[in-house]
Amino acid sequence: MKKAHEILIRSQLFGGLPQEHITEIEKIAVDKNYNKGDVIFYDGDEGNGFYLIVAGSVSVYKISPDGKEQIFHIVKEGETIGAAPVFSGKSFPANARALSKTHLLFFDRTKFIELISGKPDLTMNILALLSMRLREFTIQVENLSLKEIPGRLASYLLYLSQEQGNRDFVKLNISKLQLSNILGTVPESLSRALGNMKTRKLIEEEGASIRLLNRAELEELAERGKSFG
Amino acid sequence: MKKAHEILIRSQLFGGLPQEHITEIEKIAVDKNYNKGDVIFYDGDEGNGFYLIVAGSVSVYKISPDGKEQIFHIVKEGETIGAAPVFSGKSFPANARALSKTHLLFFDRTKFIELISGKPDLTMNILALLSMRLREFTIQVENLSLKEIPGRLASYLLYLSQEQGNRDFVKLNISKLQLSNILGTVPESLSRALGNMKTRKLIEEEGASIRLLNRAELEELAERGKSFG
DNA sequence: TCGTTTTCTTAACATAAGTCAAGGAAACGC
DNA sequence: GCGTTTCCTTGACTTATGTTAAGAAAACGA
Repeated sequence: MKKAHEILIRSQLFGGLPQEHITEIEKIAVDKNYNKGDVIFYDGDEGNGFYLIVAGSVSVYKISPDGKEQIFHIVKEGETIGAAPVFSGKSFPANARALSKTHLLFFDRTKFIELISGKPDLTMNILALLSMRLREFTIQVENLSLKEIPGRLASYLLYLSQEQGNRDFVKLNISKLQLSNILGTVPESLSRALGNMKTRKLIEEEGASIRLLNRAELEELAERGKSFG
Repeated sequence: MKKAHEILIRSQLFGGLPQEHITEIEKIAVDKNYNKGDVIFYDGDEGNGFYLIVAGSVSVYKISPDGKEQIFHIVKEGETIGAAPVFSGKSFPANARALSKTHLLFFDRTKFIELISGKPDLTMNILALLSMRLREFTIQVENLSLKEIPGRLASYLLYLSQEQGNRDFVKLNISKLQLSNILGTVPESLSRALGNMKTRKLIEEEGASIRLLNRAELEELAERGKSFG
């Protein structure tokens, strides 16, 4: 399919590879389609391969016994899910669920490992990918442990802004329930944090978007982590 | 040096490699020695190489503006620190500090990348290493977000027990301040959680070790995460 | 368009855990 | 061995955030 090819050659994982490698890669890729809410894999499932997202988005998350959800990552076009278990040889450490109609390419573990041998540039791409993911986890742990919810929210808004070209008008793209699950909290607390920011004129809500009114103070809040120091 | 060689060939990173590769690896390794408390690198430093621990132990951690410390990982003999930035090309995302007199081998980024090209078995070792680290981070995020302190403590004690051959008598090896920083809390709260477990006859403290008296309940506490469900 | 369902917000309340303070225990250096 | 420093514990207090409940707003489907 046309779109899958475009996404694939632009992905972090496969970007910059010579045409003959791309052709080989596409030969072992298998199309998979999911509807909103469909589970792609469960925590504990055998990690027999990984997925590249062609269209749609996927939430990688874990649920506590009492039902609270922590989202590790919202994965979008061109990004991968389940890559780590391919190399650690372990099961998936979390669940993955489609957030919308989603088109994936599945890569079988054995075939993929066979394929990468003798392709140092592809291997370096994988190393870079895993390293970046490690870096993101470092930030997530830091946020959960060292910042209170307003600080985490400020960090996330600034991150979103950066992702969207440093504009002051950022689109959320996800529900507030999901956002609260990314931040490691509940919708009520998120709502309060947002309300507080609005009162303090740090932000303005406009539909599903948020306008950053005072970037300096948001940055300080994100940096400080706590309301009072 | 004798010991460095022994550790190196048994490490996850270099274990199982042919002798000629080991020789090459040892050629680019540089000895570094640190005393207790010495900083090995700071958050933000350029990631110009990584370290393999030959003797001693190192804390990888981050500090909030108000001084609270979150330990990401206590790294011991045969393990590595700072590997991810070598491949992501970014700076170190945290600080590293020697917890005791520590002997390290330093591997220069450029030399190491040169060295791995054409060594698929070494590359696979690195992929496995990064993947395992990712898995550990998943658990850490889950613990911080979905479990309260007694649940995190129970998880950690069970993890320690497993690491020490599933014995009921586990050695802490680190100070309680450090333990509290691993669990994402403060010494006072840790002290209370331990006191509570002792009252409930789940554990017994004997010097710097802890005896697990009721594994079943500890496991339930770790699983449930919260005191009341 | 209307009614139903889901999502979001607000308020009152409960509680886990951080903070502050002080004393005791252990480790360390001389 | 003794004094000093660091580490650990305990208690009283504060606070951030989770919980419960209810209503408002928005999204959805017929």
